[in-house]
Order: sequence, then structure tokens, then C-alpha cells
Amino acid sequence: MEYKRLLITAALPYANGPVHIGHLAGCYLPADIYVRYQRAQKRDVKFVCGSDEHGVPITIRAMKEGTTPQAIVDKYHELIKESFHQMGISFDVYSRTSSATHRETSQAFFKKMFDDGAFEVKESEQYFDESKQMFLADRYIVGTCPVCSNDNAYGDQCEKCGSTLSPEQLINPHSALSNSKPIKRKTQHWYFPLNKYETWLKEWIVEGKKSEWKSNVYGQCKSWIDAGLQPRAMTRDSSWGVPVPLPNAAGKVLYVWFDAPIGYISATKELTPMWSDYWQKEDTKLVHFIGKDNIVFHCIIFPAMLKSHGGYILPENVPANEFLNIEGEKVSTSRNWAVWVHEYLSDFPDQQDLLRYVLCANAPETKDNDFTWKDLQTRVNSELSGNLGNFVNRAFVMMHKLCNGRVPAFHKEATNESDLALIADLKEAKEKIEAAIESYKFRDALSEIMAISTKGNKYLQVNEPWNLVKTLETTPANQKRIDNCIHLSLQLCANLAIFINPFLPFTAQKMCNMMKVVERMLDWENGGRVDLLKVNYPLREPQILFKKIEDSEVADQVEKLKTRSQQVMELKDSTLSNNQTEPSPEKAIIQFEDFAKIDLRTGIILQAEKVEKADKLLKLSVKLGEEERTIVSGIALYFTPEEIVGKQVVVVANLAPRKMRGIESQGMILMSENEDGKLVFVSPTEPVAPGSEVR
RNA sequence: GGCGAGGUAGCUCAGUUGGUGAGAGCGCAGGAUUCAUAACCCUGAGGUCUCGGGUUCAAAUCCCGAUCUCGCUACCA
Repeated sequence: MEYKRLLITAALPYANGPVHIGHLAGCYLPADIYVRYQRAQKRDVKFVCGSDEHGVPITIRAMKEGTTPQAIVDKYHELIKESFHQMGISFDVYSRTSSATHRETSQAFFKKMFDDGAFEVKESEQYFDESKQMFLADRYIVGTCPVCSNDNAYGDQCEKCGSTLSPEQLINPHSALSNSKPIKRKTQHWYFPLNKYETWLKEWIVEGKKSEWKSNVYGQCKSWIDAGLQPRAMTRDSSWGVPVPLPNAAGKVLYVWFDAPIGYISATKELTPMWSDYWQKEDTKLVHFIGKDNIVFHCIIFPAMLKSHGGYILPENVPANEFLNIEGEKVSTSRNWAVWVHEYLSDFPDQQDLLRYVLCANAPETKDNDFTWKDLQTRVNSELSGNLGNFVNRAFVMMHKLCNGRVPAFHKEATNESDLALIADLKEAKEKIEAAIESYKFRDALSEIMAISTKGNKYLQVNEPWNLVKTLETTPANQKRIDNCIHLSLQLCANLAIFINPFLPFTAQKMCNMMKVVERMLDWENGGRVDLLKVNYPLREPQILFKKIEDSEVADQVEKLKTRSQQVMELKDSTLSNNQTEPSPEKAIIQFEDFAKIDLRTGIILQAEKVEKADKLLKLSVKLGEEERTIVSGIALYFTPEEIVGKQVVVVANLAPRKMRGIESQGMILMSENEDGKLVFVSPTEPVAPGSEVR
């Protein structure tokens, strides 16, 4: 299809923290490169983004810091927006989901779907905090993790051991708001029956996008669709978010994942009154740039919403990137293992392009990749500085030395093979770069550009004008060869500026300045031309395009990363151990009779084996006196079956039996936890007869 | 356990629909050069393409099995 205009979106960053370089590499930088390229092609393109400001984590954070959700999002919205701006991420609009436009847009969207009968109302039981008179999202419920015994596990996840949880699993659950024990209460929500869109999604994605979408994206989608889709609640009980636009819906807001993607639409509305052209005309190409964590929402849920609402176009592509690791470890905001963009900007002022280059050259396009400061140094020093920067500098210095600071003429009669080869290479490179960018292979495109620079260096090496100048007295005709060589080298510089512009816009600007040309020269159609700089035109003195990175800078950054992360972990450890020494306020005093109800006995593990189809379960045979019990225990992550056979343990002998993975567990093994979070058996210090009572 | 994506030179990564002796950058060894940000240019060493089967005249590439890494998901008291 011939597209008349493009709408490019980049994932809305969540406004409860700053952005790190993984965000840039995964989403914003590729999107920006693509957009800058399209602008240079003079195509009608809009680039929209904004802060995602609703959802539970923001309310939690506000609560912890004793402030309001609005204050949190105001702070991070500004920080994130400024980081992007400084990095040269050239959004046409950077909006936010707390804006009035967005509230109206998302409410209207919901209302239309509601009026069309797109939702199903369902009643369910949710946890409710009586003292605060509000429903609690899973994350609002805090308790002890059943896996690692962390006292601060959330109802959806334990951040210490990473287990996925549900509130029912927490030991001693309590409200994060009031510390009171939550009760269950009935509530109703509007569900979007995704299952009704299965057939359509199969047709659209599984059959239609197989060869178009990246394999990681396609595979994820197919996996979800094949597994079968479930109706999904599109509303929540909360005071923070877009109110559900219906009567009798007090205290209900739109689910953050319902309203967030609509944020793309509202941002476009704020940008232009022509917004509907970009969202509702079939000859618009819509592309969502996201990280791999967002695939299901952008490829399945949001398209289904658009389809249900009607009148909207669907994404032509969703080129999701994988994750970027830092110095060999996964990025973790809670461990503060990350390189924050605003910190890079203050540590490396005016060197945005260095980071843009490295993040693109090593972008996680097909798999998770690793970022190291050492690699940044190597790439900057040898590729940017040694190859590209050095070539431009050589061309300019020689022009000043051998050609009076002016663009020399190109003498056709003195043309040699290397001239012709260079001109041909340039035209070929342009096509390769275009093809790579159009198919979202930015890494390839960038290396093609660097290859041009390498060719430039070789071209100088072959023609060696610095030697020709010494032969002028005996062979004056060589001046023409010098002219041709410098002339073409300079035209190559102009081309490099054009090609590099989407990737390294700050550098392209510097080069324009050196060549004394206006920005219009950077129009993509000029690529491949060798008459961009006019003969006899005086050019400026060269400036150093890329400063080298010193070893000490690398060491400083690595050090900074490590010590900061260590500090966070120490802080966490200390708060954690404080929590452990203090008796939990929720555990009420019990009477002796209550304690006596528990039948604790020592036992010996006779056999142990892994439970089929379960990662964490071991099936144990435990001898308690004459009796032998089968107990299923969730300790397989910490112990192999072999090492625990013969171990003395303490067993809750009168716990009601419970089936797990089809095996009836007749008791529970008592475990404690060491400082690393590893489980440890509670066991008598001396051998005791199996079945002995523990009192 | 299920599903998805990966496992290619010391390191970071490319390898389109199976087909000339398997690639790039960095690093390493040697050479050449001095216009240039001690940069650039040339040459070379280095890979049983995770392992094991199979299809084929031909497999890094297709199929089956194993194994490791990452992600989603299930189980977790």
C-alpha cells in the first residue's frame, strides 16, 4: 500500500521514575531515528509520546513518600520530558495522561464501546480496606511471602525473590494503607471480552503478519492467541485515574492499560486539529515502537479495542526491541542497577551522540544485549573518533593546507578508478541504508554508514595527496589529482552528514556548520550526490567531532554503578533486618490453648523426589514415629532431593491435607530463611527419635 | 511443566527463500605510512556455526531429541 502519512508512537514512559538507557535503546532511540529519517524524506510524519501517569504503583509511591500521586507524576513528567529533549528525541508532542484532553478522549472511547455493548459487567470479590473505605489492588496488599518469607511482599509479586503471587497466598496479609486486615467485598467491573476477538486476531496477526513482524513479536502474539484469550477487566476501584464515565460508577476508574494507549490518540489531538487523518484514514501508516514487555498490550489488547470501537486504523508494525543489560546484569530499578539518562547528560555534557551511537550500534534488536562502559569507550574511540571523526578532520585539514581553504574543482579529465568507485559506492550505500531503516534494522544501517567513512579513509590512503603535493614541481598536473581527491572527500563528508543525521543529529549539525551549509542540505534526496558543496566555496576550520573517552571515565562510571547499587542493597538489608527483629504488629497474642492446637513433631526425610511439572515442589516421604507421611514442599529451588534425604526436620503434623499437583500433602515442613533469602531447615541440634513432639 | 526468543571467532554481534573454501567491528600478531583526534591503511592467526540424530547431491540455515540463557505462564502455604 502507498502510504500518504505516518504516525509513529513511542511507548508512554511510566511516570514513577526517571528513564534509563535501556528505555532509550529499546524504544525511543529507534523511533527517533525512524522519524528523523522520514522527515528527511519529506514525508508527512508525526511522532507522539507522553507520560503514563495512572496506575497503582504511582499511588503506592506517593503513599510511601507522604505526598500525592499528582506531585509524583508532575516531578517525573518534567524530568523524563527534559531527558528526552536533551537527548534529541524529537517528539512532535510529549503529552501526559493526566491532561484534560486525555480524560475526555479516553472517556469518550470507553463510552462508545459501552454504548455498543462491547463490555460485560461482572461481579467479583476483591479485597477491601474497611478503615479507609476503599478497594485494594493486589499491590496494595502486603504480607509475608510464602516462598522466601520476606515480610514486605506485595499481593501480586514478591520483590525480593521475584515470585508471582496472588493476595490469597500471602501469609498475614494486611492493607498497605492502614495495616488493617482486608476483608473481601463484592464489586463490579466492566470486562472486555478479548475471547470474542480471537478469530479476528488470528486472521490479522497469525496469518497476516507472519513475514512482516519481527520474529520475537510475532512469536509472543501467536503464543498468547493460541493459549486462548480471557475477558479482561477494563476498570478498577481507585481514586487515581480517569473516572469511568457512567452513572453509578463512583470510585471506578479506567484500567491504566485501557487508558494509556489511548494516550497516543489524545497526544495527537493536542498536536494537531487534523488528528483524525492520522488515526482514521487507511492510507496512514501507524507504527508503535515499544520494548518487549509491552507486546501483548500493543499487539493484542489495544488493536482489539480499536477494532471494537471502530473507525480507527491498526498498527502496520510493532517493532519491539528486547532488553539491554548493563555490565552483564539485568537492569533493576529497585537495585538501582541502571544508567539513568539525566545522569549521563550531566556526566557527559554535549555528548549525546556518543550514547546514541553506542545504543544504536549495539541495540537489542534481535536478542537481549549487553551495555558496558568499556564497550562505549572502544566504540567511541575507534569507530566514532578514529574512523568517522578522523576522516572528516583529515579532509578538512588537507583542504586548508593544500587548497587554500576552499572546495577545489573536480577535473573530469583527471578522474581515476578510485574516484569512480567512491562515487558508485556512495550511491549503493544510500540504497542499502534506506532499505535497512525502512525495515527497522537500524544497527545495519548505522554500520553501512560507518563503512562509507572507512571507504573514505581508504580513498585518502590510496591517493595520498600529502605525497602528491611534493611532486608538483616536477609534475604540475598532479594538482588536478589533489583537487579531485579533496573535492570528493569533502562531498563524502556532506553525504556522511546526511546519512548520519537521523542517528547523530548533533554531529550532523556540527558538520553543517563546518561546511557552512543550511539544514536543507540534509534532505535525504541529496544523499548520493557529489555536487553538494560548491567549487571555490570557503569552508570553516574543522572542529573535533568526537572527544575520546579516557580510561578514568570508564572506571568512574563502573564504580558509580556498583557503589550505588551496593548502597541500595545495604539499605534494604538493614530495613529488612529491622522488620525481622520487630514482631509483626498484626500477629495478635495467642493463648496457650491456641499454640497447643498445633501438633509439631520431629521427623526424618526418607525419600525425596522432584514433582513432575512443577519447578518449586519436592515430594517428600517423612518418617514420624511408626507412620510415614507424604509431604509436598516448595523448596526445590534451594535443595536437591539427594542432599536432604536423612535430614531431621520439624513437621506440622496436624495441618489439614492439601492437594498440590495431584499429590496430597499431609503436613508442612518448618523452614527459616538466612540473610541471602535461602531457605534453611529447622531441625533439632541432636538426633531425636522420629515422631517426638516439639513443644 | 507449557509457550516464545536466543545459543555463530577471545569479546560484542551479522548471517535474507538450504548452494562457491562461514562474516563484521573490537582485541591479538606482523607490516606500511605520517595528511589526521598515537588516528588511518595492508596482511595474518583464530570457529566440529551448543550437543546428538534425521531429510537432502548439498544444512549455521529444514525436521526430531537433548542442553544452557532470557522472557511470559502454571505450580508455590
